[in-house]
Amino acid sequence: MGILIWGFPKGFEMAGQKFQLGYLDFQEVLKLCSLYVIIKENLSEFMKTFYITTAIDYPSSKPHLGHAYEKICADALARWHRLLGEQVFFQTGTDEHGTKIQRKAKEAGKDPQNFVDEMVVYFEELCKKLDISNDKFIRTTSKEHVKVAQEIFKKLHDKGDIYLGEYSGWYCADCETFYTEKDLVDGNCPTHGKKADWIKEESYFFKMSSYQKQVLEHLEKNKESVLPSGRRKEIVNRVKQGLNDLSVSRVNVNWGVPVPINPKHTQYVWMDALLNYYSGVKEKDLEKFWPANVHVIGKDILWHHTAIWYSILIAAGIKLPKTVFAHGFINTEAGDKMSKSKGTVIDPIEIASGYGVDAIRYFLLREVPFGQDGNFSIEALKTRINNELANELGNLVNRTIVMLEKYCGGKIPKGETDSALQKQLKLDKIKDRMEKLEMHFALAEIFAFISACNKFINDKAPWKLEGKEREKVLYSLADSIRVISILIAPFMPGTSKKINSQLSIKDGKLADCKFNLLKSETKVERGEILFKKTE
RNA sequence: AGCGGGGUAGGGCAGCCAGGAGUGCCCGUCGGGCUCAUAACCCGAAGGUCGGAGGUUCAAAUCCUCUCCCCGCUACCA
Repeated sequence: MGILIWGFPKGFEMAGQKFQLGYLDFQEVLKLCSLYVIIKENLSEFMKTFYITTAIDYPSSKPHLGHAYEKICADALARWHRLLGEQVFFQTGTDEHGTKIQRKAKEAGKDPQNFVDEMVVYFEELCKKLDISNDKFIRTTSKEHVKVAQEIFKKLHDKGDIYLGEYSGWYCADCETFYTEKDLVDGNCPTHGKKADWIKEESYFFKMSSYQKQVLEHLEKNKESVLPSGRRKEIVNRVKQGLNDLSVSRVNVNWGVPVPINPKHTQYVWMDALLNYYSGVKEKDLEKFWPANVHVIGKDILWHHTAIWYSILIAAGIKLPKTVFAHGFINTEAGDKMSKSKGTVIDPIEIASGYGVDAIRYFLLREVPFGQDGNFSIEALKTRINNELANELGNLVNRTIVMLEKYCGGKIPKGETDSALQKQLKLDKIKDRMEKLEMHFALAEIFAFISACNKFINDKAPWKLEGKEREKVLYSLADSIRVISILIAPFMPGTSKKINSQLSIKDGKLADCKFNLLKSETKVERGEILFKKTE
C-alpha cells in the first residue's frame, strides 16, 4: 500500500524529513501523518493573534519614567507572544487633544498642531531609545483616527445613546476651562486666582447609565477582564455604585475632534482617546486583531478603561477587549510620588543612556511586581546591574565563551547537555508566569537557571577535566546559554542579540527552548562584555 | 469619612487570594571553597515573638474580628 505524492518532481523535505517522488511505504505514511499534526499545531499558533496596547500618552510635557515603564512592560509582553509564534500587533501612541494642550500651545505661542507635532517627537524618540517594538504609533490627530472617532459618535447618536443636554460647573473665563469644586482655591481659579463662575452650557451626553448592568455582568463573569484580580473587585464595587450619563462634548474647547452632527462641539477627550485602540486596527488586514487581548494602562485610569470604554463598546456593538491590565506607579526611593516641584522626576532617556537600555528594562521588569507600585533608585539599579546582570548573566556568558576558546579552539564541541542541568530549567513555570502576566516572577525563574549554570561550572570544574568529559560540560553550558538568550529576549532584546552573535546563532523561538539543538562546530567568538559594572 | 495598598532578620522584598515546621530572594556582615571568568563564581553561618490583641483550626505570616502606624485614591480633570 502506498500514497502517490504529486507535484514534487524531486521529492521534498519537511521538518527535516525527506520524501522521494513515488509511492510511500507504510513507515513514510506514518511520518506524513505525524508531520500533519505538527503542521496543524504550528498553524494554529501562527493563526493566533495577539493585540496589545499601551495607554496613549498626553504630550503636554516630555515623557518621564512612568511613560517608559508602561511601554517597557507592554513591549516585553508583545515580544513574548512573538516568541510563542503568534501574530502580534502592538500599538502605542499619543492623545493629542484637549484643553491642556490648547493652553500649553498658547503659552508657547504655537498653534496646537505644531505644538503636538514637536512634542510627539519626544515620545517616538523614547520608543526608539527603549527598544520598544511597537507595530504602530497612533496619534489621535491623525485623519484615520478622527474619522473612526466621529463614526462611533454618530453611531451612538443615531442609536439614541447620545442626547443633547446641559453641562454645568465652575468656569474660569481666562483659562476657558471648567474646574471641579476641589480644584478651586477659595472659589478662585487655581491658575489665575480670579473668581470662577458657575455656568451652564450645552453638551452632548452619553447614556452610560443604561449600560451599568451589562458592564457589571461582564466584569463579574470574566475573571480576566481586569487584572490584577484585586483591581477587578475594586472596579466592580464602583460600578455597583452606579454609572451616570457622561458629558461627551464641549463647546468651549475647540482643539478636539469636531462632533460630526454639530461642529460647534468637540468630542470630550476620553470619547476621543479611548477609541484609538479600535481605530488603530480599523483598516484592512488589521481588523482580525480586534478585540484587543490586553490594554496595559496605569491604575489611575482603570475607571475610564472599564466603565466608560466598556459602555461605549457595548453601545456601539463592538466586542470587548479581553483584559485590561492596570500596572502600578514608579515612585521615588522613599516611596513618594515623583514630582516636578520636588525635582524627583527621573528622565528615562538619561537613565537609558547612562546605564544601558537593557539594564533599565530589566530593572523595572524585575524589581517591580507587575501590577504593583515600585520604587526606583539609582542605588537599587546599580545593585541589580552589578550582581544579576554583570556577575551572574554577563560573567556566565563570558567565562563559558572564554573556556570554549581556550579548550575547544573556539568551536562548539560535540556533546549532549547534562540531564541534571536540563532539569534546572523550569520552562513550564516560566510560561505559566508569563501567561499570568507575572513578569517579575518569570524573570526570577529565568535567573534561577542562570544561577544553576554558574553552580554547574563550579561543581564540574571543567578546567580540571579533559577530552570528552570537558567537552560535554562546555557543550551543556553553550547550549544552556542559547536557551537563556531566547528566554531573556523579550526583556533584554539587545543582550539576547549580543549573546546570539557570540554563539553565531540566529534568534530563536520559544519552541527552540529545548536542549541539544546547538550544532557542534559552530564558531564561537568572544564579544564585548555584556554588562559593565558601575561603581 | 469612604475605598484601596502596605507594616516579614541591619536594609530592601517575595510568600498571603486557594492555611501545613519562618519557606525564599537581593544587598550588607562573618567564615570556607574554587581559580574558567567582569576582584567574578560556589558553599556555609549569624540574624526575625511575620505591626499589636483576640478568634477559627490538629495547624495561621496566610482566614475572621478589633486595634495602632505609613501611603495612595475619591471619578465624569488631563
